[in-house]
Order: sequence, then C-alpha cells, then structure tokens
Amino acid sequence: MTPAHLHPQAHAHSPRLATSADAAAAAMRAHGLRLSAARRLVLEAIYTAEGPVKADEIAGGLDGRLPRSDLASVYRNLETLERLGLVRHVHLGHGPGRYERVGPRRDYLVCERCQSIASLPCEQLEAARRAIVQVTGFSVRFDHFPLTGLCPGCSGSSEVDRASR
Amino acid sequence: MTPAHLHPQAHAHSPRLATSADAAAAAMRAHGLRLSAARRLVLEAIYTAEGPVKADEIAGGLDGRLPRSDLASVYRNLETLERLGLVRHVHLGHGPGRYERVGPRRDYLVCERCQSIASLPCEQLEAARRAIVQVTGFSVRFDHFPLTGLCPGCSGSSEVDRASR
DNA sequence: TTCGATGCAAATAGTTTGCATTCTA
DNA sequence: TAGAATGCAAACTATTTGCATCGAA
Repeated sequence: MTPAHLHPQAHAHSPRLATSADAAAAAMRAHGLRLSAARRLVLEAIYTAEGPVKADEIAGGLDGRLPRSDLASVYRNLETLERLGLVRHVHLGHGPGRYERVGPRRDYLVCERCQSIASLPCEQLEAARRAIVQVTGFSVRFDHFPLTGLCPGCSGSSEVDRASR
Repeated sequence: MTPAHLHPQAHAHSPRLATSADAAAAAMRAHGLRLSAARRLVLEAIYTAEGPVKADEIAGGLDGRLPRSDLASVYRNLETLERLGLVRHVHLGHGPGRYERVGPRRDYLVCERCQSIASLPCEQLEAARRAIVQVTGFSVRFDHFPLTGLCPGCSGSSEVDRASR
C-alpha cells in the first residue's frame, strides 16, 4: 500500500542508517526475521531523531521527515528491535516511553520545576553508582528512569521564586 | 503548614490514622475542603498499608481490611491529598503509581532480573546525590522513580545463570 | 509459496473528566 | 442550604492483541 517511498537513496542521505540497517539486517537474518519496509522505517526514525522518540512520533513520520506508519506496527517493531538489542527505551518522566538506538548510553536529568532536560554520558556518574553499590549492594543504572530534581538554575533560586509554583 | 505529625497511638483502633486524620482535618479546613467519608477512607488506606499502594488496591479495600470505594474518587482524593502535602506517589517500575504517606522518605531499588525490591532511608544515599550535583549541578532525588539495576544476588551470579533469563 | 509481518480494529491498563446526586460544613 | 465531593459512566492516553491480508525470502 505504501511501497514506493521507502527505497530511494538510503545510502546517500542516511549514512548512519546504512550502517545500522546492515547491522539490523544481520540481526534479522540471525533470528529468522524479515527486514520489512515498516521495520526499516522504525529503524530509520530511531536513527534520524536527535534523541529518544515516542512511538507516536515515529508513526507520525517525525514531522514529515519520514512517511507515516501504523502505530501498532511501530510498537510491535520497537519491541522486536529491543529484543534484538538494536533499540532500547527510556522514560523521561511521566507519559509515554521514548525509544533510542542502542549505543553510547546517556543519563537524563529532568528538572521538576522548569522541566528542562539535561543528559550526559553514563560514565560521568560512575562515582555516584559506586557510592550506591557500596551502601546497598545493588549495581544500579541511571539510564532507564530519569534522575529528577532541580536544575542548577532552579535549585539556586530564592524561596519566593520556589513558592511561586 | 504540616503541624501535628507523628504522635503515637491516640486511640485504640487506628492509632496512626487518628493522628493523620487530625492533621488531615486541619489541612482540609485550612483549605476550605471537606473531610468526607471517602477522603477519610483513602487516608486510612494509606496509613494502613505497609508500603506504597496502588489506587485500585485502595479502591478494592486492601483485601477486605477496609470497605471498597470508587476508583475515580480514590484518584481524585489522592490528587487532593498530594496537593495538600499529606500524600505523595512514587513509581516502582512500569505499571501503576503507588501512593504513600508523606513522612520519612525512602528510596527504592528494584532488581531488573529477579524483580526484588529493597528500600532504605534517603539519607543513606546522600553521598551519591552529592556526587551527582558535583558533576551535573542538578540536586537530584532518588525517591520518585526507582533506582533499577541488579540486586546483590543477581549481580553476583554467573553468565550462565544470567543468560537463562 | 510459505509463514512472518502488516494494518486496521478492538481490547486492555491506568488515569481523568462530565454530570446529576449526595452530604458536609 | 450552598456548593464541595461522590459515584457512575464515558473519555482519554499509552500500549497490546486478534485477525484477515500482504509480501519478503
């Protein structure tokens, strides 16, 4: 039903996708799965987006950057790709999950006052994780649920400001 | 704003509730709100339960320990009580939120392999929070979304065990 | 020419909202 | 007795599932 727009210059325009598509194709074959157009599209979306994206954003075609697709299939494919280790999902607060490619992991910090989001490579919080394993015995990660709190700006503000919301 | 807090048993049947009910009544009056039966019931559930409880568990009457009530009203009252600072909610993973009384805060650690849950007073992870504010400038808390990772048992297990699920 | 994957619709889980009725202050 | 709160139903958001059809290998 929507075959035509998928194949054009994937190589010229999406270098990173080309690579991931290869990796994906390999993973697919290794598991006896098919690399369908819809599947390729989800991968393309994950690699086109700057950060973690919502399923409905993928289905919506990322603001016209990609063709739209069926939401249920998007979810099914995200699950498949997660199982294959090509994609993972994170939470940046309440609301829908966000999906991103598996790669260098980042931790996300969400300000509960101004909602600003910061992120940084996981390694930078290694000391904090060590402090936690030392006290609790748990080897924790900060990269699935968000770290919430006050951003530098909001934690520095006055009591009056803080009371205003 | 949060006056009468932790008095030991004042009355025979619901010692902790009696106190919280007083605090609640005060907070209600201070905001021109009414302390209705349904509202009292939600508070009673929060103080009866051992840990954080789901809205539908409250509506269900905590396994017969309390009368059942309407789920929508439970949600409305939880929201009200949260606004008044008597209740707060946490997440212990995917799935429904859990509600607990405001009081000494605890952080929750969830094992992503065996699903076991541990908790400890927030203060015990102060060093970790300091490490994070030092690197990021964010003053984070670990008590709203769970800390996930591997519990002592699961992180110590062999590759073979780990591969089995 | 299979059977895995799709697309649509319907189901499910968690939570919120509209509204006529009830009950607290 | 005014209007806050209830209870029921319906809406809503996020996600999953059933199923007939389609298409990649």
